[in-house]
Parts: sequence; C-alpha cells; structure tokens
Amino acid sequence: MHHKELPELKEAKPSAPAKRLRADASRNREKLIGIAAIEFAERGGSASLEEIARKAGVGIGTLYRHFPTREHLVEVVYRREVEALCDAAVELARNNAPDVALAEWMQRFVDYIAAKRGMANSLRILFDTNSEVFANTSGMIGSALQRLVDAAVADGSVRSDIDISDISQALSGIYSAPDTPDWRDRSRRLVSLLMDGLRWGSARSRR
Amino acid sequence: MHHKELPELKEAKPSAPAKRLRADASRNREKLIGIAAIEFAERGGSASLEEIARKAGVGIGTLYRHFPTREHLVEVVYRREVEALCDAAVELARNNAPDVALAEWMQRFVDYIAAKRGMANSLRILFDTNSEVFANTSGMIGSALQRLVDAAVADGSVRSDIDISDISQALSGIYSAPDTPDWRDRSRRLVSLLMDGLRWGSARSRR
DNA sequence: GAGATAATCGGAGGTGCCTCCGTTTCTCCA
DNA sequence: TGGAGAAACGGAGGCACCTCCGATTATCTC
Repeated sequence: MHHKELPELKEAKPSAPAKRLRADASRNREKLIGIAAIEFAERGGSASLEEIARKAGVGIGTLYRHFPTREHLVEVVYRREVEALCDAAVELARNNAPDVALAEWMQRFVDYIAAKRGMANSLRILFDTNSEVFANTSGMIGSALQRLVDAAVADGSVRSDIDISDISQALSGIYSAPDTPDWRDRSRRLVSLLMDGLRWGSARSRR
Repeated sequence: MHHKELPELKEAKPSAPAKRLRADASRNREKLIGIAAIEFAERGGSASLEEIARKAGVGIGTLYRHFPTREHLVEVVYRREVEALCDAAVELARNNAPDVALAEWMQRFVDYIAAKRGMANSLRILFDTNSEVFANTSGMIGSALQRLVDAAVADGSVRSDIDISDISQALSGIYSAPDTPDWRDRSRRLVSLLMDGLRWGSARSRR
C-alpha cells in the first residue's frame, strides 16, 4: 500500500499558532485527543476512529477535519504523552528524594512504553513520513532522564560512575523485548533491579 | 494495527497437496490468482479484493475461502512470479546465445521488480509473518542467475573474473533505488551498462 | 444587542473489508 | 445412470474508512 502523502503536518511551532481556533473547535479538539489517548491505549492501532468521534460526542467529519489521517491523530497523542512523561520528571523531582524520583520515573517510563506497544504500526508509518518528530521526543526524554540522574548523583544516593547512555540502553531493551503477557511485570522488576544497581556503591550506601 | 495472526500458511509442500481441490474450486483459484497478479501490478497494494473477485467472476466469499487474508493472496502471486522469472531463465538459455540470454533475463528481472514495487507494504507484512518464503525465492533467483552466468562464462562471451554476488548487488541496488517516474528506464540502462562491463575483456571481445 | 459572515459541525453516502450461512454444484458409489 | 452427501459458492449484512456539503454556531462589527 503506497503511503499516502500526508499533507504537511502543521502544529509544529508551539509558539506560533497559525490561527487561533474558535472556542468550540478547540474544545472538540481536546476532547478528541483525550478520548483517542484512551482508545489507543486500550485497543491499540485498531481503535476505530468512528468510535473515538462517537465517544467524544462529535461527528466523524469533525474528527477528520482536525486530523486528516489516523497518523496525524497518533502523532498528537504521542507528543502529548511524551510531554506528560517529561513533565512528570519535574514534578517527581520536586516532591521526592532524587533516587526515589528517578526510580519512580523509570517505572512510569515502562507504563508509557506499554501504551505505545499497541500502536506500533501507526508509529512506524509516522516515522517513515516524519522522522523529525522522533528526534524531538527522544531528545526530550533524554534530557528528563539526564536531570534526574544528575540530581541523584549530586545527592549521593546513586553512584557517580554511570552514564546516561547505559541507562537508556537498558530502557530501550525494555522497549524491544517481546510482547509476552507478563511483559509489564518483568519490565518493572527489571527497572527496580537496575535501580538497585545504581544505588550500590553510592556515597550513601552502607557498604 | 496489530498484525493479525495468519492461520498457518498451507500450500508449502509442492509435492504433498493436502487434498485435491474440486474441479470448480481449482478453476476459480487459478482465475483469482491471474486477475490478482494484474490488479496488484496496476494498482499496487491498494487493489480492492472485491474488485478482484468481481473481475474473476466469483463472489467475495470464494476469494476469502481460498485466501483468508490479503497476504495469503499476495504470497501466492509473488511465488508464481518468481517461478515464472526462473522458468524464463531456462527458456532464454535454450533459445539464445548465453550472453544474450543473460542480458535479456536481467531486463526481465527489472520488470519483475517494477511489478513488486507497488505491493511493498503487503510484502513486508508477509516477511514479518513468514520470512521463509523469501529464503526460498531468493535462492531460486540466485541459482537461475548463477546458471546463466556460468553458461556465458563457459561460452567465452563474458569475462570469467566476476562473481555472482557482484551482479546480485548491482541488481539489488535497482530494487532499493528511489521510486522516481523514470525509474524503469534508468534501471534498464543500468542493466545494459552492467552487461557491457561483463562482456569487456571476455575471450570473445575484441578487447 | 442584532445581524453578517466565516468557521465549524456532523452525518449521509459510497466504498472496502470480512464473516456467516443458505444454496448450488461436483464427485463418488451403488 | 442416479442420487446422497460433501465441498464449494456467493452475496447479504455489519462495521470501518473517508469525503462532501448543507446546517449550525461563534465571533466580530456597528
């Protein structure tokens, strides 16, 4: 199936909204994104767009005007979730000890990945079409992780001889692991194991 | 979109037909394959299965009974065409000078690839599901090429210091070249250039 | 506040996918 | 040759995709 050309994704500039949406339009748009996030998480890429429109209480035409293709919608949902994940890093850092924040954030990362597994196919098409999106998002995730680790190292609750890229590698291993039923549990255990490793030999640790 | 599990491709063993088809069934099956080959070539992966059934003069139910998914149908068409290509090698070798046979066969290879370009997506899904198909077919193509080259070398119309893998590489370059409008012409020129290179310095060549 | 008007809404409709099952056809055996 | 029964047919029906355009608002101007 030829990839249809996507007609130029807009919405790129966060600060230069090409045009202000009318109040009802922007309300509907948000509603759609919210419902879509839920549906994609539950049903994966086979979520029905008509179902999403129905649950959002708008006509199918409205959905298509806002998001001309399935991939447009996937992209926006994807972006939103990356942002939420990164915002969570700030929030966690503010309210927890650095090592706890790091541990908790990595657990959330697992959940986030879990939600993405269903929509692998749409994400691949999106990637073929517009790989710049991924450069952005993986950058954001990288810096969030960096900040958390730096804080934990500075605080002495995590050993100082580790590198972000090691952690990234471990986390990306989670992403590419096969999709077994116990995938999620296994991933969570792996993250806490990783965290123990990071704490071992830190200034604070008893040994 | 989750890849649906394909329910075990049968038809693998060429010599052990699980069950003889009823006469009408096998007639319809052939008709479907023939029409499908044309439609896939013309419309690529977006060819409509209902259209194929209609043109073949059977109901959509019949198409689905023979080929439970689009990929099943794609696979059979694909296999047929590889076989036709390899049979052509034998035929060409019988009726032409070895170097001419080789040249002509490579040109046909280009045409064959051209036909595949439209259905890239279905082929990828097929590959994910059942990569063994590709091992078979690329093996067949390899040996066809090998025989043609051997004959031409033995005959002295082509230089003897070349390797199949060099030629394969050049041909696979054709496959992965971008899909521009003049793709086909360019590929044909490339093949004839390659052929000149092969002839240069052969025993026969005036050098 | 009322009207103009441009932006937005929403669903009917045409097409394709796929399943299910009553009907038709072939094949085999007596 | 003439059924009986298995095998195959084929299309109706349910759902989803996507487009198109008349009806419906939100917003702006006076």
